[in-house]
Amino acid sequence: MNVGEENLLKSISNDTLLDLTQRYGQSTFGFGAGHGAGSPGRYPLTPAADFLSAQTAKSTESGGEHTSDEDDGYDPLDPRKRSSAFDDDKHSGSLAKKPKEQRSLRLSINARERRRMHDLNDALDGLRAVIPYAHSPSVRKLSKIATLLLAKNYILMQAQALEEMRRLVAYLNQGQAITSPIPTALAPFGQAAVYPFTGSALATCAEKCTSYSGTSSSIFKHCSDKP
DNA sequence: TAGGCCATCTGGTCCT
DNA sequence: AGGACCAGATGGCCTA
Repeated sequence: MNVGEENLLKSISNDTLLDLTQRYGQSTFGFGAGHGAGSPGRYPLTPAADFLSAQTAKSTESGGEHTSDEDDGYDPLDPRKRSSAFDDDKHSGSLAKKPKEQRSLRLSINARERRRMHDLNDALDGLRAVIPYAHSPSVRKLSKIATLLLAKNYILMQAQALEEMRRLVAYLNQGQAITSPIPTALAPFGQAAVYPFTGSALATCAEKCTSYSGTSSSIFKHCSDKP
């Protein structure tokens, strides 16, 4: 594990995530529907006809080389994708020297790989949509690594809550004292603790993020809504 | 401007 | 043989 990952893991420890989940509550679930297309970053909806024509010209001038991007739903409007997928200068040097057959094989492999990565990103978007974090236009999308680590900790936290629930049920059924103090056992199930932001979809990112001032989490550096 | 994050290309490996 | 998966390299965009 590298240093960065270690820091990230530290920054979103189980306790932090437990806290985070309690504070954000379930009302943030499903709120992620708006992110993705509308989120700042990867998939701008702005038409870029000028750019397209420019790129078409460019790809023609770089030896008429063209990736099979259109074939697989590749989105040339994405600044990042277009910049390298259309700009074959980076790699076409070696590719151009290869036989035509070999070149087309390479291009189809590239297209497949691109599609695979897009699928992976779609899955990550799906994951972002169901883990509790601030989904709002002012909040930058979680990075890939943050999404995975947050999801992992969220799963652990859910398992912990389930275990406490089981203990609570056993306690209620048997009328026996449970091992952990009741307030602790009950805390995860108290409405106030779980939903501190009534209608948390309306809570500002800053409101949520400042609730975690105890952590030096890089996870929350996405908040551009700081007070 | 440096660093973080990302998309893409590429060659290698493994699997069907 | 062809496809899936992976990791390294490269370069663009964005933010502190």
